[in-house]
This record gives sequence, structure tokens and C-alpha cells, in this order.
Amino acid sequence: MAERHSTDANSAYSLRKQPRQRRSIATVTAILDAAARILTETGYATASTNRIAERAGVSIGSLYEYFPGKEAVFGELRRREAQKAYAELMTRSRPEDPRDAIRHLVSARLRWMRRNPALYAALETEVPRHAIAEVESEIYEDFLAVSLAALDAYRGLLRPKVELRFLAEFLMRAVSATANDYGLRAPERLDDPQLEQALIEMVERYLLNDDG
Amino acid sequence: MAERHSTDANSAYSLRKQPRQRRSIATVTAILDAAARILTETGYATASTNRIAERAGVSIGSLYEYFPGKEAVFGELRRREAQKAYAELMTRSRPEDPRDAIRHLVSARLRWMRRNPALYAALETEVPRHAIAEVESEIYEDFLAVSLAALDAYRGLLRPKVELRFLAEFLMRAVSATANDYGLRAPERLDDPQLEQALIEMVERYLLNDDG
DNA sequence: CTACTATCCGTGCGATCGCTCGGTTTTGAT
DNA sequence: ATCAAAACCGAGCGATCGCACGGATAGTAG
Repeated sequence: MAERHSTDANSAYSLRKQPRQRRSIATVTAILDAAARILTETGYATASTNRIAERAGVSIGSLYEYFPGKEAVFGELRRREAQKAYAELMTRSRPEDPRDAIRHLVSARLRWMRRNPALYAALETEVPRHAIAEVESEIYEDFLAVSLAALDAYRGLLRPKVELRFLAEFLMRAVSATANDYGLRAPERLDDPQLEQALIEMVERYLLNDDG
Repeated sequence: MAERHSTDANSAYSLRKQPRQRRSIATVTAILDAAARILTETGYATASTNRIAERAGVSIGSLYEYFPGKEAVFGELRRREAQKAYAELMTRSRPEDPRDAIRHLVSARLRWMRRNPALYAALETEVPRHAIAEVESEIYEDFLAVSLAALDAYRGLLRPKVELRFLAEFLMRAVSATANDYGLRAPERLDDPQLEQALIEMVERYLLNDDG
């Protein structure tokens, strides 16, 4: 992931203090796990701080030691999931062929959504926007940079006569939003190879010239 | 819109009873307007039934005369917005050229999102899914039918060798989800003509052969 | 061991929530 | 003018919410 962003930790959506000992690190992850499970099982409306703490096996007091409020729990959950996705994306090296690069990026996005569609759908569609907007804009820049770098590497081969930055954002949003939509409203179709093939073809044919 | 769906009105997300007099019709729409305004201004979490009734200028008792519960208010709001969108889409006749048809459908989707991005974004991302899932599946079939009919009309010209039904769903979701994503996270870009152009080109090049 | 800090605990407060209910007012048909 | 149906009203109930706080416990450094 890119270097730490300059936003200080005093936000209403970050950790109140860093857990230092093994015990407290386990407490924080137990809280986040419980929050994720309640969110996917019965929805944000039922995810009260009391219930989260109970499900995590810690007291409500401990929850507020580390989180300044309810929404911070989900902000941090979103942050960690995005970091994991970014880390996984970065483990693979960029291919030589632009078609392979497209396939690689689209495939990674779908694979990530398949990992836990219910969780990502719920994060996208039930958690109040302002609780995760800050996190999303942090993460957004990192993923946009990846998209932009990929386009720039093959810039001579691109068909559309548009600013690279617009192109990078457009394709990132289109692919990501489509993956989200299938994950949210038709999760069983995520496994259909036709879907991955269609997304890849759509990006390829939009982006590249017809020759070869 | 297609004929009334068979689901009876006894759902937890429909109206409890139909308003009959002018007065009560105005009451119901005032409630829905207030709900929409609170939702876009301060979010679902602040949209309590008491606040909605107060903002609508009616008593809390009146709200529960017509809505079986809080979520039904947002279910009905979603239903009416979708019906308006569908009605607007249907006012225009289908063009002869497939490229014009694509342009027409994509353009209509973006135009609709531009109408009130904050509202649609909030409906998509803060209202509990089960409150609008039922409505969405009602509406989904209608829009899918439009997409399918458009593809079927030009079926001989289509490049991808895939079931028409898959294709119709895929393109509908891709276009719609992308429009939603821009409306939600970058609403100011909705007015960029590059966006509309890119979406149209992407669908065209995926769908049609390269010749002329 | 001592002193200090980090961590954990859970009672319970004040606020607000969704919603019910019994009663009043308005409307439209006769 | 009469009256039943339709619409409206708002005090308030039981439940739950987010969260503060004061004290108990476990880990760490010297």
C-alpha cells in the first residue's frame, strides 16, 4: 500500500488508540469479526455496539476503549478489508501483454468479490456513507494509481482519445461497480465464467484497437 | 409498466391501505417527500418515523395509518421512483439503428441519475436491503424486458455468442451500476459528456461487429 | 516485590426509537 | 341534516440505543 496518508488518527472513524499488547490486538480483531458477522447475517440495523461486544466475547467498555463510536467500527472494518484486497492485488507482477493485464485486473476484482459477497454488499449498501467515505477516498487513490499505471504502460496501444486519468477512473469504476452489483443482487452469478469473460471482453474492445 | 405483479398488498413493505380521498393522498405523498428529503440531507440513520411525520406536517398516527412500519416508507419511495423512471423511458419510441438504441438507453439511464443523485445514492447505499429488495425484484423484470427486447430486435447484428438473456442482464447491470457509482461517489462527473460517450462506446464496441 | 500502565469490565443513564390506541375532526353519500 | 366511513391526531409505552465511568485485573519495567 502507498505510504501512510497524512490524515491524523483523531478522526471519528479511526481507532481511538492503538492496541499494544497481544491481548488487546485480539480484542480489536474479535470486535471487527463480530461486526462483520452480524452485518452479513442480520444487517446494519441490528448491529448495535452492545450486540457486537457481546458477540465478540468482550465487554462494551472494551469496545469503547478502542473505538470512538459505533461507526468507527465499520470504518475500520472497511479499511482493513480494502488493505487486504490491495495487498493481494500487489502480490502478482504485471504481465507483458495488455490483454493479460486487463484479464489480471478484472479477474482479481471478481475473485475478491467472490470471497465474501455478503459482507461487501452490506458494507456498500447498509453502512452510512459518511462512516466509510473517508476510508474510501484514502483507498480510492491507491487503486486509481494501479489502474493509471497499467494504462500508462501500454499508452501507445490505447484506442480512445481521452485523458488517461479519466480513462483510468472510468474503467475502474465500471468494472468495480459491476462486480459489486452482481455480488449484491445476483451473487450466485459471480461464479459464471461468462461474466468474467464478458467483463474482460468489454474492457478489451473498448480500450484496444481491433488489429491483432 | 408491466401488468401488476401478483404479490398481494399484505407485505411489510407496501401500503397498509390505499388512501382514497384527496386529503389522504396528499398525506402519503407528503410523508414520502419528507422521507426523501431527510434521507438525502442527513441520512437514513436520522430518518426516524417521528421526524418524518413532523417534517411532513402530519402526525405520527397518520403515518402508521398508511405504512405498516418505517421500512415500508422507503420501500414505497423506491417503488414510486422506479415507476417514474420506467414511465419516462417508455415515452420514447425505439430507434431503427442499434447504435441509436444503445445511445438512447444509456443516455436515459444517466439522465435519470442526474435528476437526483443524492437520493438514488442514499436509497442504494443506506436503506436496509430487505426493505427494497422486493421492490427491486418487481422492477428488475420490467427493465430486463426492455433490455432484452432491444437486443432481440437487432439480434442478427450482435457479436458476442452468448445467450441473449445473459447479455441483457449483463449490460443492464454494467450500465446501471456504473451510473450509480458515479452518482454516489463522483456526482459532479455525471455532467461530463466524456462519461456518457465512454459508456456508449464501451457498450457499442462490445456488442456490435467492427464493420461500418 | 513495587510501581505503573495497559486492558478489561458491566451497571446504568439519558435519549430516542418504532409504534399503539382511544378519541376527535372531516368528508361524502343520502 | 344525518350518519357512517375515512382521515387525523398526539400522549405516551416498552424497548433499545450509544456510550460514560469508576473500579477490577493483567502485563511490564525496574
